[in-house]
Amino acid sequence: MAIRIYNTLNRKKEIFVPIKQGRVGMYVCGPTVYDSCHIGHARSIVTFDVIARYLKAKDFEVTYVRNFTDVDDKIINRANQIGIDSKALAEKYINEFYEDMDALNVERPTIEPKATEHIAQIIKVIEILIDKSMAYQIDSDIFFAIQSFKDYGKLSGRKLEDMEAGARVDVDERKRNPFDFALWKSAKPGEPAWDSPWGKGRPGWHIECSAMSTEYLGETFDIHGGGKDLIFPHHENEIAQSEGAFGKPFARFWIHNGFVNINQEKMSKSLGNFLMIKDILKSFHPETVRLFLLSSHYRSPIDFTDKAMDEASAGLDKIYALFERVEEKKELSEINDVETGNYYKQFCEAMDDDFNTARGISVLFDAVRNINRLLDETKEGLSQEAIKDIISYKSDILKIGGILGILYESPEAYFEGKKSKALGKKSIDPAVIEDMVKEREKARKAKNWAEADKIRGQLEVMNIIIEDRPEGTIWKVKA
RNA sequence: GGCGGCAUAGCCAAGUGGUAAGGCAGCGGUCUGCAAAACCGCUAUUCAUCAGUUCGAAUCUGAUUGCCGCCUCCA
Repeated sequence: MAIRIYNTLNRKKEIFVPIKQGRVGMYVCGPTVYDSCHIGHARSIVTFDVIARYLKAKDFEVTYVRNFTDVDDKIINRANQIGIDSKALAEKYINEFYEDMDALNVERPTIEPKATEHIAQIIKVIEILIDKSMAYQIDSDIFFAIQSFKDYGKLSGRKLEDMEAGARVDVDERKRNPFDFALWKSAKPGEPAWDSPWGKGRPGWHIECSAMSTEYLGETFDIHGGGKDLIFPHHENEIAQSEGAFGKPFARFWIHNGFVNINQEKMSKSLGNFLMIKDILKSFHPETVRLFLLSSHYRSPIDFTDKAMDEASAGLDKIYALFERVEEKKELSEINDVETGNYYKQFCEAMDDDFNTARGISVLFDAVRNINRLLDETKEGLSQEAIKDIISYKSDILKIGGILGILYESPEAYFEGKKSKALGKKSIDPAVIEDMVKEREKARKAKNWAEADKIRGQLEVMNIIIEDRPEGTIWKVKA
């Protein structure tokens, strides 16, 4: 089955054929490390994490490059504000980034280059552009001349004339065209700087991605990704630099993920509604975050709300509850190797269609319902056929989970983790609950239903839900 | 002003020419001491509106309305 990907470059879905058979080179714009990561970063990173996992599952040898922008105006400003070295600031946030990503079960890319460690490559690309008269020097700054690149605007669908009409006035007067952008910025006192043919300075924002993608993936590579907001100017400028310098097509497929809104509002500094990953993880299980992010197609905007998160959480509970149920059946414990089942196949069909995780997740729930049905239907003992089916379905669910990066815990660990998080927030002692459950059990044995229901009512007020199962009573915390 | 996107049940969300997935919520049922969980059934004759193309459209075209994004650092 061929994979079809929506290519921003041509604004349509195209059949994905890599340059080298069986291999994929993918470059994704990583964070500028001047602050904690927010849920928007999480969406982008989880999206491409799943894409990389899926491509690997389809037996592609994936070289996944995701950079760190570790030198930049924002980093310098922030470092100056709090009075520390900009390198130290970048390191602090790189570490924090890894903490967030590990929590979210994001796999490490193949290569994670930093801008500051590729100054030589950056300078080389700038020199080529100057040689080709596509870049020019003013004082000690180097600018890219967009008019020298005839395809400028092809990714974002803009025409130079149109843009000039709407351009802002606060442009650098020295530039030939208001949309020319800096390749190299001369150092001001106190700023991090590197030696260059044009004096001490540092790279502009866009050039690092051109230099580093070429370094690790070549002058032309398969996939370039990032958030929608990067289409213009960042990715447009990357194309101009790379195709200008090397005279070859740059990335062949451009993939852009949509935004995350918070209660229908765009995250913005002025609204102060940036939701940081580390804060969200205080309230929600990491898998809930992933399931929420993947419940919509990656290109659609999504709205982060408590309700949406609760629904994702309920869905996850449903799947883990099924695992728990399956584990309780001894005859299902010998998991032998099973063939790839129909659900996994359906999931792949969804993913082949522009990584449609929303549709893929519906397959997950279909499989869950079918196993539950089989378990419900055969109370007195499972037939060999049912056992075979259940094991196969469950194996499919786990395989799908492996691509979505969820369902990697044991049900016990999952529910225990949820319990302690929820109880911790409400500062309830689990021992108290255990005692109440035991009391209720006593009452039930004595057929003292009034007392049993009274205790259940008290627990419910505490957001504790009771389930009387054949094997005994268990309790859960309401989402 | 320029460019682009979206509008599907109470809510979330797939579906891009062949007669409306899935989840949450709701209702009825099975199970249960009663519940919960799970399962079964029901819940959009209809896909913002209006025209058009077609044997056939949520899916294509045009217009209208509404929402959103980008054009400036931004995932």
